[in-house]
Formats: sequence, structure tokens, C-alpha cells
Amino acid sequence: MLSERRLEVLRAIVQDYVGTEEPVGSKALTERHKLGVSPATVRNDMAVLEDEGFIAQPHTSAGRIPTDKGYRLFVDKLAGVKPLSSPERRAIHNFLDGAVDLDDVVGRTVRLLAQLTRQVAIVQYPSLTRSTVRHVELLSLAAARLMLVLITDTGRVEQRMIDCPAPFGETSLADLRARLNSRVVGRRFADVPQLVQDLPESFESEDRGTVSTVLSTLLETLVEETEERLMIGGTSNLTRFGHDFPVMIRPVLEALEEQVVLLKLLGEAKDSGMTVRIGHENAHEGLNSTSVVAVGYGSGDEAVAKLGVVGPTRMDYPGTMGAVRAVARYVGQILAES
Amino acid sequence: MLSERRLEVLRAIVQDYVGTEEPVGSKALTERHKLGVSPATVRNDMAVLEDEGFIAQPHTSAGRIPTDKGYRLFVDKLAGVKPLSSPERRAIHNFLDGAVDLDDVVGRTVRLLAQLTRQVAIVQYPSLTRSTVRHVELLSLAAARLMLVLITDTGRVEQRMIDCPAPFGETSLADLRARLNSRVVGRRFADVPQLVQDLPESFESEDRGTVSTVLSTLLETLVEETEERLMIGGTSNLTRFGHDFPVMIRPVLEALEEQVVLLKLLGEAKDSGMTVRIGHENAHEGLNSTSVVAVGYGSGDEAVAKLGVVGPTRMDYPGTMGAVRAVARYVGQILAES
DNA sequence: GCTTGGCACTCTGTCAACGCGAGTGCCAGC
DNA sequence: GCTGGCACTCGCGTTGACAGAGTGCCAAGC
Repeated sequence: MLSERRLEVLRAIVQDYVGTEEPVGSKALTERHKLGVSPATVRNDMAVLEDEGFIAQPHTSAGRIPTDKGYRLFVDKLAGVKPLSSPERRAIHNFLDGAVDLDDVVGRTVRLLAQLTRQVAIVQYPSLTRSTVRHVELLSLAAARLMLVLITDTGRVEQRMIDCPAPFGETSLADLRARLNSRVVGRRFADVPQLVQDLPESFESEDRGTVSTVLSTLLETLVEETEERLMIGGTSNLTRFGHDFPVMIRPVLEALEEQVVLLKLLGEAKDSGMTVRIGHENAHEGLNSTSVVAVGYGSGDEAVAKLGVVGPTRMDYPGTMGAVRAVARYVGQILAES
Repeated sequence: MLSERRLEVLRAIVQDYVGTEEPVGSKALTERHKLGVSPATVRNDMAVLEDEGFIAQPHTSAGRIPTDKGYRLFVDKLAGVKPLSSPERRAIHNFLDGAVDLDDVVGRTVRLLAQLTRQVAIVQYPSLTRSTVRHVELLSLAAARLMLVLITDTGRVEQRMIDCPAPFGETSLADLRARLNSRVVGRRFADVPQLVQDLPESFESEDRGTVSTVLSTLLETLVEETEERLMIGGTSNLTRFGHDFPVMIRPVLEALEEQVVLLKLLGEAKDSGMTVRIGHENAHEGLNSTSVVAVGYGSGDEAVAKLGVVGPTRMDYPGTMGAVRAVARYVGQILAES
């Protein structure tokens, strides 16, 4: 086990490296931090830390930089979550309170996160699977053409066109609409399939085809839209990556363009609590030199979606984690109110 | 006026520079192109072209590179639009034919354009202003809460929540829905305001407040949503910018994050025909070293929106223009069919 | 008058040599 | 276990030399 002081040295190395972006040497460390020991002692500690794999030297006779493992230890044991300053807190409120609809909330959240953390922000739309139904509407657009509108408690709206196998009367439509709503309003999306299973049976045989079509479209919507959507912003912050950014940025930009990759990325995060994935802990190769800080957010206790940021492994973890957590909490509140 | 041969020299310079990304000298030119004259002659021509501002040297004793003005002349007079190869053409069809809804069409178009041109692609959603109304629906969500759904002929759907000043009966609702639709279905969005102007008067005084609220929400939607939406993709192609890409990329990424900037960018393009804006012709400073190739697309003769690509001024104009035009045409067809 | 070959000049990019500075590892002493 | 000292290593920036590419200009030729 590492002694208290060695941990302190690691913390100092991480802090300095994050600040200066340059390998940090023993002398500089003792000057900037009150470790109470001489550079020589620090050198010994560094040698141990290097043996254990927490730090590395880019080349002989250079200072040390933290490895992924070093950052991991730093995040787990050495760093807290830095609370936001009150101006930052106020900025969050001001920025999010003006949102008019769900798209707007998500859009503002992305921009806010990107600004606060100066990194790339990713916000997932509230998931349909875990949402509940607020309302289902059926509109008749033409004789044999219906439109299905689905409204969730998180404010998300989905619509689908339906071509009916047979004309569908206005009274049947009203009937179906009423029965559908009485069964599913307030229920979770996941429960809908079994709740509507036997609906066609209660209709006249001539309408049964249409009812089935409507229901299967509804179920399809549920499944399809479980493919989550997300929004991304702050990509220009990638230019902050550091001196080797020209090399790093390409694979990162490519990864960020693939919604699938991003969804998987957020999916890997724990459902509750904050998740930090550092460097090679990320499955996707292009993101091997980035860290991802993600957290779930939701209108109630339960997370309905996730949000987070992507940045260089050399990032200010306490500050980033603080910002991500604060934003997630406030977005949750906003969703609960609406 | 420039002689035929001088134009030929300019064309050769543009082509070589686009290919090699390096300043091109007189000797190399005569070797790669059959100009039928000696390097010395080409040097004289180059001197003239430089005096006229079509080409420039990065430093004394380097080759020449085209200026914005040079590219402009090239695009206007020297280059045609290169038709796509038939595999490319097939790729467009295969890729776009699978689209299931408007979002999907736009999403696929962006990816397709980015792939074909290897540049950043921007696709604007079909404009509401120039669209016509397919259907307006009013739903009662709660006693004093309505939902307004707007469906366009291009398949776009917008919805808004409305809090009514007073409870609104089901019959009044049906009444309003019917009258609203009879007035606006098939009409252009731009004409809607005057078409519904006198609607409140024909209602009982107790409902008038709600009707007015609904109408003003409708009009608001029209105005707000005239703020067009757009989708962007292929940003990782920015890494293809060339040797100075670390410097260039930052402002470009920043510009691309601002929807407003992009909308203005597309807005600057002509309504009909292809628009090419080269380097400093772009109003936005961050895009001064990029060129934008944009074109309108639509389901009929008329453009309902625009799409285009952003890339380095040093781009393959004929090829890019060909790809942009071909994609726009095919997207237009897809929209017309749906 | 346009074209051409020749020639001197200029500038860049590269490479090797070199010295500086930062940092390390090790060791002996406390 | 900590400390100071010391020799060693290595990257980085500077310098100077040099080759290569390209230009501008001029005088001669068609």
C-alpha cells in the first residue's frame, strides 16, 4: 500500500500536470506544494509510483505524467467533487429556466455543460422506455389514414402515420382513442404491450384490422424510439486538447459523429451515481485518450437518461464532476416541474 | 482580358494545388500539363496573373497558390460541374431510399453528402414558411390544457402545449378544429395569419379567449419555426484541411456550432441554382478560409430548403458541385414522393 | 512582340553539431 | 527513512551550412 505522502505526491503531480500540461519534476513539485520533504525524497516516491504504474515519464530525464491508472486512483481516492461557485450556480438557473420545450431544455443543457466544463457535452433525451404515457391521440387525416401521437410525461412527443387496411369511422376512432387512453395513461411504456394486448377483440370484426394496425404501430414506436436520441455540443473545445491535439482530434471527432458509439458510451455508465471512465477504460478505441464523465438525470428519483462530457484524460476531474452533477440535478428539477 | 493560355495556366495551377496542397512552380507546371510553352513563358504568365490578383506566392521563391479571386475565376469560367460516376449515383439511391421519415431523410442526406464530398455537410429542414398545411389538430389534454399539432406537406410535425384562460368544452373544441382545418388545409403557412384572423368573432364570448390563445399560439409556432432547423455532419473531415489545419479548425468548429451562423450562411445562397462562396466572400470571419457550396432543394420546382457543404477553399470544386447538385435533386424527388 | 535559355539571387527546409537546462538515479552520510 | 551531492541522460532550441526549388530579369532568336 502506498503511504500517505506518496498519495500526496500523486495528487500534486496530477494537479500540476492538469494545470501546466507539462511533465512535472521533483524540484518543481516541492516548490509548488508544501510537502515538507526534499526533492530527493520526492524522487524516491516517484520511482515507487512509477513502478506501481501510476505515473510515467515520456522519456528519460523528463518529468512524470500520470497514467490512466494514476488518474483512476486520483479520482477514486484523492479528489472530491468540487461544488460550483455561486455565479456558476446562478448561470445554470438563468440559462435553463428560459427553456420552452424539451428540445430547448436539451439544447440549452448541452450548451451549458460545454461552457461550464469547456469540453464536449453530450445529453441524452429522456428515454421513452422508462417514461410514462401522458396521452395518446389518434387523428383522422383522411378516410383510411390516421396519425398517432404519443406524449410522454417528460414532454417528448412522437408521431406516426398509419395507413389503415379499411376505412375507420369517427365513432370507432373516438372509441379506440378513449379505451386506449384509459388503459395506458400514467403507465410506463414498458408495460404498454400487455395492457393493450386484448383490445382488438372488443371491436367489431370490420374494425379489428385497423385496431391491430394502430396497436402494432404504437408498439413499433415504443421499440424504435427506445433507440435513444442525443444531442452533442462544444466540439470546438476539442482544440483545447493540448499540444498533440492535431493527432488526437481526428478519431475523437469520428467517434462523436456516431450516435451509436455515444449511446454505448453513455450506456456503459452506471445507472445511479457518477461514472468516470478514464482513457483506455473506454471501450471505443478512438476515445482511448479521453475521459468520460457521465451521470443519470431524471424528473424523479430515477434516471430517465444520462448526460456527460468528453475531454482529455488530462482534465480537471473535481471541477468537471461538480459541473456535470449540478447540471444533471437542475435539469432533473426542470423536467419534474414541466 | 487574360489570354487563353493564361487562363489555362490558372486552371493548371488550381488543379495542381488542389491535388498536391503545395505551391506550384513554373517548371512543375510545364511538366505535368501540356501547355506547349517553356517554363520561362509560364513564369511571365504567372507574373501577370499575380499582378491581377489571381494567384499569390506564400513567400519569395516559392511557387504560386490561387487566391480567392483565382478560385472565383476558376469556378465561374474554367470549371464545369463534374457529373457523378454511376457507382456514386447508385450509392445515393441506395442510401436515401431506405429513409422512413423526414428526420431520417435529413440525417441520411447529411451523412451521404459528407461521405461523397469528404467535407462538412449541412442540410436544412424543409422550411415551414414555404410549406403548406396538411392538417391542424387540437387535443384536449386536461380541462384547461390543449395541445396543438401542425402537420406539413413535407412531413414535418410541430406541437405546442396551450394553457387556456378558461375551460373549453369538447364541442367547442371540435368546432374550432373543424373550422380551422377548413380554412388552412392546403394553404401556405405564410397565408395562415390572415385566413384565421376573424375566427374568434364567430365564437361565444366565453370561448373567445381560448380561441384567441390557440390562434396566437398557432401564429407563434409559424413565426418561431420559421427559424429553420438544420443538421450537420462530417466534421471529422475538417482534419483533412491541410497542414495548417490546427490553426484553421478552431474558428470553423466554432462557427459550425452556431445554428444562427449556419442558417445565415445558407440564407446567403441564391434561391435557385448553385451558389459557391469562396473564402472571404463568406461574411462570417471564422469561415474566411473555407468555401461553401450550397443549393436549394424541394419537392417541386420550388426550393423549400437548402443544403450544402463547407470545406477548405482548396477544394475540388467541380466534383463537390456535382455531388451537391446530385444529392439535392434526389432528395427533392424523395420528398415529392412521400 | 512574344518566346526562350541562361543566370544570379532568394528563400525554405533539412541536417548535424552544440550547449543549455531540467530531471533523474544512485550513493554515502545523518 | 530522509537528505544533499554528483554524474549522467536526454530533449530542445540555436546556429551554420547546404541543397533544391523557384523567381525575375535580360539578351538573343523567331
